[in-house]
Amino acid sequence: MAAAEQVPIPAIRRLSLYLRQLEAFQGAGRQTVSSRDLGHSLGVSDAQVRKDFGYFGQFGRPGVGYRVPELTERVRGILGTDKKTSVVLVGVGNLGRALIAYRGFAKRGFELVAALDDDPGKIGVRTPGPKPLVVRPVADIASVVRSHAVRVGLLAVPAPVAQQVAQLMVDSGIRGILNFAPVMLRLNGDVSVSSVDLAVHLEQLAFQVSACGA
Amino acid sequence: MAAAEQVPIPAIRRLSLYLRQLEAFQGAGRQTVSSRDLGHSLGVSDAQVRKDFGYFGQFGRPGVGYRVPELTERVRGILGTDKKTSVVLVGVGNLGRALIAYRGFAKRGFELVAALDDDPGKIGVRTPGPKPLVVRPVADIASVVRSHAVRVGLLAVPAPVAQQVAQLMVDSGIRGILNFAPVMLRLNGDVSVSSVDLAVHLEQLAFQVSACGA
DNA sequence: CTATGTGAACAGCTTCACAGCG
DNA sequence: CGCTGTGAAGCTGTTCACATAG
Repeated sequence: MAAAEQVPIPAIRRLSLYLRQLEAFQGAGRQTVSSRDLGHSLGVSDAQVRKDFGYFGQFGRPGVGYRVPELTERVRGILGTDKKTSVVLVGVGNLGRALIAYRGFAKRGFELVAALDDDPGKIGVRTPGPKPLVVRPVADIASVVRSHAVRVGLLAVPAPVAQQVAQLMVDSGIRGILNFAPVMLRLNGDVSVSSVDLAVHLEQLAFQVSACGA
Repeated sequence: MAAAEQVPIPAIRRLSLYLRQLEAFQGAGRQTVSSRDLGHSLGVSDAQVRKDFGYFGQFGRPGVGYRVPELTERVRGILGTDKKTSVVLVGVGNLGRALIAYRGFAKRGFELVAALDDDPGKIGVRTPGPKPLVVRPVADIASVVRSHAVRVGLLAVPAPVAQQVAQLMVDSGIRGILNFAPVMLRLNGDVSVSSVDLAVHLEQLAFQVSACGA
């Protein structure tokens, strides 16, 4: 059974990668795949692949491998990609607009249902993108979250206001935040936060490059 | 000494966070800080903070803490943030334009010296941003890298061409790639790759949220 | 008495290696 | 044979605890 198993966080991230690759295989009409092939195409060891699936049950057949359509469906079920997930965006600056226009979200079952900002010059503006949205004031967040049963939000506001806006999101019922502001969020309540800080990534790369060459 | 010490990769990421916080403290006129205070403001344990600095030498004074200005300078030196680092961008789509306009890079010592794309409709277009750039054809990359001594590049092209463009970057002399395309890059040569896949981040959040609530 | 620096204990994730099934 | 599933071993990074310095 899979119920209260202890799943390493990195395994969940890899599950997304497996799914992406499985969809590619399925699109190419492939029927089965071995842990070795799947792992090799993603730079992961075969043992790692089997372990990762092992956290959620038994999907493969010894001597054969994994059936691609079945495994794809099972992984979708685990990640919840089989259902549409509604998300909101707070902060319609440069990054926010790029997020609105990004097609990758819709491909993975995420639907952006609202774009919020408090800049008077932005409110009411119709944004381009897969699904046109009109920018609404941040104060509308509670009603948006309630009416669309939103659980996850994208936070792309300037650093100085990120903490305060994030708490508002949580208070409105959001349970997971993908944070692009370069600050550590301290939030009351049961929330998951995942931060993407572009400058930190760049600094790490720059360090590795110079450490390697030095 | 700090020479051939084995530094955990997560420690380098945290170093960026420490630096950000130290700059905030310095801006507030604070003279010293303890590992406990610095860590607490970032959600890191005090022991972790001391270990991390320990990989690079001894910076603090027992009974007092760390002197903020000195530590800031030392960390800048370690990360190379004290020198300007030139970077190039390949791929001027929605995300690429957001990256051009992003002010966070310049604040951390990174300078975008060129934006490259192969779409004829984009070449020659002047982009807005901190420093206006004219989009150039990707074929120019080798000369750009040579003339500006570029080591690090941002890759924001569509997934199907990412692999090929990445190898071109490496062949042109780039040593570190921040990859936004949702594919695993397999590159010949001594390169560091850091991938940011927004859909993967969202899927992980969605999983955590539903696993928690279920 | 406060706070650093660090070896030692610990935990979590990955790799290994092999039993067992097809 | 080939390949999965999985306990055991190994490794890497984090936490603990204390000697040491101010």
